[in-house]
Amino acid sequence: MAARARQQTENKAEADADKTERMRSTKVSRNPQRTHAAILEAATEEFAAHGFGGARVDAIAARAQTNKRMLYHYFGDKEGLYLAVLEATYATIRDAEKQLDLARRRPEEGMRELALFTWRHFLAHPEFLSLLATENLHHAHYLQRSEKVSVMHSHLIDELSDVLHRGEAAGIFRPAVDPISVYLTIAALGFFYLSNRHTLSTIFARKLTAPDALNAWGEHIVAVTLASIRV
Amino acid sequence: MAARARQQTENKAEADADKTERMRSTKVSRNPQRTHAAILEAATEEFAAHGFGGARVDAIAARAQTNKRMLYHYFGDKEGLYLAVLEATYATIRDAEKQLDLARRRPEEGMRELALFTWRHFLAHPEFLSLLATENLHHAHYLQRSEKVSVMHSHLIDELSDVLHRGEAAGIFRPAVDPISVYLTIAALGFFYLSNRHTLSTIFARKLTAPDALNAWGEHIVAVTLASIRV
DNA sequence: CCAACTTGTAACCAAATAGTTATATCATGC
DNA sequence: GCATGATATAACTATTTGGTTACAAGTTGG
Repeated sequence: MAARARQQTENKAEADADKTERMRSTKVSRNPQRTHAAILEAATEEFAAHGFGGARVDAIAARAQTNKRMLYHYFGDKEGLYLAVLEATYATIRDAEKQLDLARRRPEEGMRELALFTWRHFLAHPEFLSLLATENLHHAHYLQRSEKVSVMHSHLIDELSDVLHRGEAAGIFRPAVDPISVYLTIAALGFFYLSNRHTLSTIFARKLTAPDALNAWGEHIVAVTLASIRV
Repeated sequence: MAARARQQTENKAEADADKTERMRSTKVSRNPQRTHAAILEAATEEFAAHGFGGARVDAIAARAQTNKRMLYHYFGDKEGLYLAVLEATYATIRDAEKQLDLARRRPEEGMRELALFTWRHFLAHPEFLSLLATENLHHAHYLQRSEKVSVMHSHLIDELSDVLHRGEAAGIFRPAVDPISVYLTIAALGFFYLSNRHTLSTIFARKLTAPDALNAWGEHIVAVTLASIRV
């Protein structure tokens, strides 16, 4: 989410600056949206890097080039900030998933598309994986508080169900395959490989993050997923 | 590891107490092995529950029913204690893996055995999964310092290679299957399901940890693994 | 243009935290 | 049987931490 958030923030900040300058041509020495977004982005990095307990509020304020007063002003306390980070990160995922439109693809192509989409998404958002690991350490304590995240992946599961049914009708996928199991399988293969890459490469002495290795694992996910649902 | 460590500790403690009482029949008010093991067990729980940054040294000392002086006496500092926990936890895994003897099993049975073993092992050792997640958050910083953990899974990979070769020779497995990819597949399916169960069940509103669901997922791992390597 | 409100800074505080010291007690080799 | 080192306790300290307060300065509606 970091890159995207920064992009949006800067765009908004520039727009605000332009408007203000057109009106009175003063130096922009305050900019609430920018400060808010800068804190959120800094917090995302800090929480992803150190976990909830390891994250330092002072460090977040410093990284956002503001101070703690603003942080507490916008987000209440450390937990509120953490929850805001979680929700913003999930929102990014949800937005990205909307890009998927598998309805017109042939079943096997659709499954390939879905698996590679998930894999590339994990690759592009390492902070999402880290936050997920941290949140699970805390038994999803904070995520459960959020009303916004409840019906999160329904779009994805709907699209997946459709693909599976069409594959079944065409006689190439087994009948009554559970879409959630299929999704968990795809997510598991991508998540584990990336989130555990450091301990895995320490143990196996293998460069898991070389570009070739990453592409190969993406194809591996596709192959395993298809093999597991074909008749 | 917790249960096993506690068991060993208590056995040793009892043996020591017996010996001491036979010799002079004094109350046992000091017992280095027990203290050492109690600290290690308490630290395992604390680090697994809160991560490195979230773990509290005072809490560990209190949980071990000793005090910080002893903790620093035996383990140097917080990082030394964390490293000791990591090494002890990996040692438990390594010991368990030695129970595996797949050499005489038919290939498909061997694969099933290996997958279920890994799954049951993860189920029995949730603290291992949490510590792994924490360690990866820190880019395996501490694990890399340990010389002891380098050639960790070699036994497992050797056994797996043998099973794959025999399956290939029998014409039921595809040729030149990469054993590490197969192991990663098995581990990924188990690890992700368990370590992310809290966020997953929040999102999907499904009880992932019901006994039936757990058994079903174990069979799912077996089925997916076999489907991915069969000719 | 000014009163009310928002955004910002920096100094401050109480509690928590990792790590230490002083000191006492147990065990044991000589 | 006692000198010595290992094991234990609890009080202590310096620093860090999350969170607050006093106050300054920018912004805006009337």
